[in-house]
Amino acid sequence: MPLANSQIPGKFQALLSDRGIRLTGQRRAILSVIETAKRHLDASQILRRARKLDASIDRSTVYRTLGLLKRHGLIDELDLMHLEGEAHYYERKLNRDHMHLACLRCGKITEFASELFDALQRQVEERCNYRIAVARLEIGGYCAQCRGQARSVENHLPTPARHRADPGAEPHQHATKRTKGIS
Amino acid sequence: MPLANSQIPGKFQALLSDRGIRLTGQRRAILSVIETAKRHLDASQILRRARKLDASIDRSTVYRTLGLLKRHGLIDELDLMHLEGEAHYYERKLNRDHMHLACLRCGKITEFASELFDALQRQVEERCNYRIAVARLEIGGYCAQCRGQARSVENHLPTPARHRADPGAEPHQHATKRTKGIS
DNA sequence: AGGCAGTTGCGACTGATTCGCAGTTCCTGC
DNA sequence: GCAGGAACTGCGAATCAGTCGCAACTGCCT
Ligand SMILES: [Mn+2]
Ligand SMILES: [Mn+2]
Ligand SMILES: [Zn+2]
Ligand SMILES: [Zn+2]
Repeated sequence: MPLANSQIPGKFQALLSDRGIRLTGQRRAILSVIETAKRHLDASQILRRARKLDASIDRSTVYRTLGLLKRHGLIDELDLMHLEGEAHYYERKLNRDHMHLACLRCGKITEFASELFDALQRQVEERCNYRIAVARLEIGGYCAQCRGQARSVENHLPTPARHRADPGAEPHQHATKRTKGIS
Repeated sequence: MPLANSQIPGKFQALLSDRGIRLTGQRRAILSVIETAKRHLDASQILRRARKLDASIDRSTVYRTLGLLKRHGLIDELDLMHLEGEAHYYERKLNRDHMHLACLRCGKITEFASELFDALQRQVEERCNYRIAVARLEIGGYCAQCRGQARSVENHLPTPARHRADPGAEPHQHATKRTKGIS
């Protein structure tokens, strides 16, 4: 869920076949899930959504496809500070790099692009004589709202945000029992 | 393994007890391992080394202690691009933040501190109205050495594509042959 | 249309990290 | 010093995330 998601639907697929990569139904489904996601999804969420398009998709296919897209630099993999669990999150990579801020208290994710970030990357390429393929800047901290008041000055300790829900997932799922992991 | 590791040995421990955290033999061992590490270690490597100091240490204690140190902002957790496996790496956090470059081909890790990076963080705090607790900038790319020659300009793939399509890829590795798994 | 390299679903598997619990230990206050 | 209780630990079992080998299948080039 990049900052500004204005893409011709299906263009994502074209990027693959242009590279001589076989375009299967499963891949199309996964691509479309990633392309249209409004927030960062992890593998199990991608699987769940992709299955709505092609019920037979297996988790290995999701992982294999994510690996493929990663290797080709078409998606980025994120930790988002591992606020809950150790899963990784994915997002389509567009022209402009952006960083991710995760509020250690409320779990909100904020995206931010900056000229300075671009400049820093150029500096690294030059000063370290490196050719950058992927740059991940992830920040953990406290958003203005959470910093509001009512917090002893000392307590900087992250209170892991133990509340996240996939709005568009498992429509008939009892609130008490969240299904985690990948089936 | 921070850029310049010039620390009074044992000072790390003091930081903990000052915060009213109980100082146990196991924690002392783990702290000393982290404090004296010359490179980034993952949990299983920390365990193995800590056991040389206190043979009874268990892996849960390592994880619990890493969690503690993380929460108190005394160590940073890194992915190092997950070049091999999904383990996380740890390093003592010192005054100055630095970024990590991982060569996708040879696996070499390079550290780099930059004024621009500091400035970027200040910009984020101001523009996003955020209070940063931890900032992780990890870069994947190709070092000068690996970029030497014999690589078509287009090829961003971590592992060279053999034919037209994508025959899968495995992380490159030379010079480092670590034993994996914990306990 | 035919063929086969590249893909997929399965199921079993590994590696990384977590948890409950019963026994142990650090640290504070006497 | 010394007792008491909260904090910490080892253990074993569990969970979670991601991987792998293999036989069946299919996109895509000719
Ligand atoms: Mn994003
Ligand atoms: Mn990670
Ligand atoms: Zn917040
Ligand atoms: Zn290299």
